Amino acid sequence: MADPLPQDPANRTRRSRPFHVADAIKDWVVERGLQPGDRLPGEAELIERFGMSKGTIREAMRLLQAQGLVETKTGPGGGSFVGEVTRERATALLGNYFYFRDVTIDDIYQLRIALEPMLAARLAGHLSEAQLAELEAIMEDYARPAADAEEERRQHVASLRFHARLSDFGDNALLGFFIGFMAQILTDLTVYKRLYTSPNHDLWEKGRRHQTDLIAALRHGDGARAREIMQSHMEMARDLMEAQQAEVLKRFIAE
Amino acid sequence: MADPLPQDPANRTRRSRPFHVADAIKDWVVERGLQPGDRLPGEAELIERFGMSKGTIREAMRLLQAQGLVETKTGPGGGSFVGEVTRERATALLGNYFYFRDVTIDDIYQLRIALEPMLAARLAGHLSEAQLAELEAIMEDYARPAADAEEERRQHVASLRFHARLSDFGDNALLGFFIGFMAQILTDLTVYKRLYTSPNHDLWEKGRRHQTDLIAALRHGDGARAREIMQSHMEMARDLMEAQQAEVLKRFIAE
DNA sequence: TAAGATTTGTTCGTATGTATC
DNA sequence: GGATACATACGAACAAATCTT
Repeated sequence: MADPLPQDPANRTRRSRPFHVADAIKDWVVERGLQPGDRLPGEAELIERFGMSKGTIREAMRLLQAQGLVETKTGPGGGSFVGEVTRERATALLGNYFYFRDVTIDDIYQLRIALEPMLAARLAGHLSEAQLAELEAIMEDYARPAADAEEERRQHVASLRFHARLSDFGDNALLGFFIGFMAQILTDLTVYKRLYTSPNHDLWEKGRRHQTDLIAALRHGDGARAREIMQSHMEMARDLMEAQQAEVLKRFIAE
Repeated sequence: MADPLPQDPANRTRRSRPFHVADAIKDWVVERGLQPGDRLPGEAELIERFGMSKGTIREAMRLLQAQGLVETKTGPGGGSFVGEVTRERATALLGNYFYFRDVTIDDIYQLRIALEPMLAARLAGHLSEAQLAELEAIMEDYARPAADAEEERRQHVASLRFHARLSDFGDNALLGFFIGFMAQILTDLTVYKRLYTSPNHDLWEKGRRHQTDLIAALRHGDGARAREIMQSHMEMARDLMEAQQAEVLKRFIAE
């Protein structure tokens, strides 16, 4: 039961002390089953326990902080605590992985087309009125057609937030993260690559109708219909974005 | 074009100096379009440029190292370099995110069933003979039915490697990562939760037949058939694993 | 093989900043 | 406001790794 955890393959090669300390602390957290918010030993105690200097211990804590596993507060009652690893941070860290790799619009939409209709079907009939209202509230951000390119971008980002939010409502954390991650990539592309430069009234109307129909299907528990609508919606969005000729994700995120 | 990159929302709150330095270095890498392997300024130069102490600079580098963005070597010709962010590291960092969350076997298989048949269909007719041979080589690890629980686990891990490898062969980095990530989670479950305790000759035979048929379909470029086989294979695997009653992923990975 | 040069790794002492009581 | 408890930051010295000669 108390299985020794595997180390990263790179750990077999000579690593410096901060890495060993960081690994030891992680193992300690796992063994004791510590939860986010739980207190970790303070600097002074770690210095003593590991027999290392303050600087080395601090570097180890930085390694853990960068991963979101540890948070630190100064002052009385302060110290180090087990962290949450927020969805935002996980998204940022994974974003770094794709920074040097080519991810095309088509790559993303292959996945969105496979996953989002499935999510919509599963969610039908399982959303609270409050959740449905939240989705409708997001749609208010693009209740009117965009007047210029800038507003068009803002609206597109808002409509991606619609999908990200929807992905949070399911009970499959893995599916929710994947979908949210793709929405984030597309948001970045829209914002940093200055995508969506030409407002198109026809497409705006179609997209908005998709989403209103989708909410109706979700509210009435019609899974098959929700799936269909999302499928059409995704295909339209893909065609739209591909026309924009944006091909690469180039971004570093997070701290 | 030289868009300023957004900082992590948490960065707006007061952060300590190492975080600011780390952000500055990331921006620097982005602005200059540096590639993995490219040289970064040495400690001494950074100390001077930022006007901060050695310790502070070193903590900043640890933050970047933990993300895989920077690698460091000692000795002459040593120093800091832009890192790769390997698939293994990205997998480990994302694994941390799910450590405190519940991910069920069913969650994973919903995704595998949606994604892997799609991958198989796309790959059909596009694999080199060397790649097909590599898959066949992996299958050698379970050419004979397992004699005991321990061997059964080893075989299951090997068959997951089959899927992970297959996901590398596609040209969709996003899809490849997602599938590989799930294979890793399942591998961890198998190894650390001591899954697969009862060898089953019938299922072994079926699973193996699926994979041989799959390779044949891939070789002959029969996408529809490859999709069907993978679909059946996934459904069988799901039923098998759910019978094992393992429900949670509990693991910290990486350094 | 050995010595020297270069660059990161580690320590220790001290001082400062920050949040709580 | 002052005392307390904690992380944060600095600087100088020394250790270890690794490349060159």
